[in-house]
Amino acid sequence: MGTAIWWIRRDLRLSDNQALHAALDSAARVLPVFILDPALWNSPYTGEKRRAFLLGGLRALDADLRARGSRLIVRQGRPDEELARLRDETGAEAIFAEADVSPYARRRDARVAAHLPLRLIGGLTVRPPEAVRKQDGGVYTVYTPYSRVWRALPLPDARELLPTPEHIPTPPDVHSLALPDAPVLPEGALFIPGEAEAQRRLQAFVADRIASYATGRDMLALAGTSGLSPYLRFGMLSARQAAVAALTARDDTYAGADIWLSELIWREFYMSVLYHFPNVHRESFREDLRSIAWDNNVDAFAAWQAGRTGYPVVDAAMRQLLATGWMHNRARMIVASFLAKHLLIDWRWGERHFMRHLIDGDPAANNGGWQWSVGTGTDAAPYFRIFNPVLQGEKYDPHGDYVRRWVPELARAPLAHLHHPWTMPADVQRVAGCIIGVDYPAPIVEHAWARQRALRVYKNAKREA
DNA sequence: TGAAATGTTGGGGCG
DNA sequence: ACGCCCCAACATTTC
Repeated sequence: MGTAIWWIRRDLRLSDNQALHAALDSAARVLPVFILDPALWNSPYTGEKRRAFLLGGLRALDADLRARGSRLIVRQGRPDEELARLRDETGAEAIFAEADVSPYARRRDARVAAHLPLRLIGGLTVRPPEAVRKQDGGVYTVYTPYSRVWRALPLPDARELLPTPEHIPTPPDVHSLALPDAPVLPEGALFIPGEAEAQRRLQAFVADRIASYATGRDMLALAGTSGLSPYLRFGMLSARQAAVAALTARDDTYAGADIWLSELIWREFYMSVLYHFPNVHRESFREDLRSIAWDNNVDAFAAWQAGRTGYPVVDAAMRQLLATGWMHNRARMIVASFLAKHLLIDWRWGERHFMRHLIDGDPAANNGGWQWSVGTGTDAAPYFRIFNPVLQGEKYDPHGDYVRRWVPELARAPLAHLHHPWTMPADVQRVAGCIIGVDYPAPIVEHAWARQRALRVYKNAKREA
């Protein structure tokens, strides 16, 4: 019984951690290790806000470890090299880590496993990507049958959740880098990193808001969503803990709980899709939509990024993302549809922008959401389903609170015009203190024209295929 | 987890 | 009373 390494990647928690548990079972001493991997840290798919959240999470984890006689060992470099070095320094006999699904993570882990005793353990999802299969062993590419099988498998139970270890014996004198300086969280930061905050939020959600989740989740200005995505992204909360909470709430006949469970299953569906079809990271899942003649206008893209398209609900959402590192899920669908269909810009540009700014940015969920919205993915929205940003705004921000909060230029515009401010007569614009084209942009594309163009271009791509 | 275009129906105004 | 038209309101089809 020697030393084992617990290699932490996106499982920043001590409770219900299968990799940590396996390490403690196998060895007398466990070394919790996080490796700052430049390939991820400096990736064009990474940004400041998620880096800051991760660093905060590592600090919180280090504090939790210190309370249990342990501490976090931080290294920087290529994981295979750093782990080999640690093995040589400490004589560690095994490395335990939670299996991941992204193409990069799997290449990285294969390189490590080629030379080191790496043991990959489940936990990223309730169902491992191999677990939900068709009768003939095939992989599901449609959500509904996938979810049916997911739900029919034995459901997780609170008694299965692994407890937080009381003591984690860790060898002394192992060098650790200091973490980069703690970033100062922005004023009114939405997400406080760490396992304690994740568990507190989960309890608050299932005790209160989950009951109205079925309708509340769609309203842009309400705190109707769970607000847990950043914590699931970094494993400050396990998928199993979330599923158990949903199932428990469902027993109390909360209708919203089952809807939320289905959102957790969407997450696992997209993890499965990325695992089995890693090419979706580079290209559309649907072959017949790989040749769309994108317009890719860089000025239009810049306007979309900055929240200056002239469509209030789109601009509110894009500014919310830049300011907070989070965007309401319905807003994600609206702006994704707008980028691909109204602006005819390659969805991969938008996918990358999201990854650079979303704290919860996850390769599988983000890619799945984008390909669903633009119609190129598994079980995707049909290509002709084009969101009308005016109607979406009127339906899901009926009082205009969301738009007024994030697009202050329109704060005094009357509600009747708020989601289409270009229809304000000149005197109304003056009274509202918002001249269209001066204080707030005129629409960069006209809806009906853009819709017809998208239908034509998508149809052409299908015909050529 | 759309929206627009087109079709159908039925009430009311009107000659 | 009756036919005709208009047009909401709703349903269906199409993109």
